[in-house]
Amino acid sequence: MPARKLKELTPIPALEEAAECLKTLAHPHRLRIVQMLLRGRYSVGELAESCGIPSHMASEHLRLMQRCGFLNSAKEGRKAFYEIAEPHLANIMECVEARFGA
Amino acid sequence: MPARKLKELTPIPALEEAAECLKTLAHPHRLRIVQMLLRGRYSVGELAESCGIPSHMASEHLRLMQRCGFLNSAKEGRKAFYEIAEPHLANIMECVEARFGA
DNA sequence: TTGACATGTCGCGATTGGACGATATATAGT
DNA sequence: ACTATATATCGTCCAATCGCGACATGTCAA
Repeated sequence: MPARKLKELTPIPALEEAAECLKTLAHPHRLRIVQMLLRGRYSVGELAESCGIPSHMASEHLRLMQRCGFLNSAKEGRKAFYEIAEPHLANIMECVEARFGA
Repeated sequence: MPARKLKELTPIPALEEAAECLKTLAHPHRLRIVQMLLRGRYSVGELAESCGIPSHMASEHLRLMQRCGFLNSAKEGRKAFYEIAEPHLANIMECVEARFGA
């Protein structure tokens, strides 16, 4: 075994964090929500309707994505609007759209 | 409801496929394996050792990633080498490394 | 204040994924 | 042929997650 050069590898604990974030993203409705928020401004109800789910479930998805730093929220009256907080999401969604259609 | 323009949205069934692929990637050892294969050529045993897992588990991870088109395999003698088959993985790993360290 | 609406939170079954041991297959060395 | 090595597959157990109903919070309008 000739002592292969293995520098520049992300340590496993950091990859565990990364895996958690990716797992959060790895859900069809959450992908749809991210895709919409990359294009415009939408309320929880609008996002839910586009996914075909009750709005309280969209709220939960949004909460998960906010927890790992993907989204920010802003309340206006009795509505709540979310926006993209992690700029790399645009890059990742480009990959998804390139492979699975836009 | 002012009939918002919602074209160019990836349909949910395609996003389900995409979510499955992302879920396959969303595992610390699989991220490590992809990171290594983006940098060089490694056998199952080398990948397993770098992850700190028994090689039969690395084999399973590799099988999962091959199943969704991320990897190709090539046998040489009694060893097996895998290589990246999906070019977008480089882009996604760049995002991961940018956020979680390289 | 009362009621309707928008969002958020909690807890429960049902399903899924992960780790692991045991076993199987295949190849190289002697 | 026999043994050790490298990789792959199978079945089981445990933990995490999903979808969902029920309920709670907060806000506007009359």
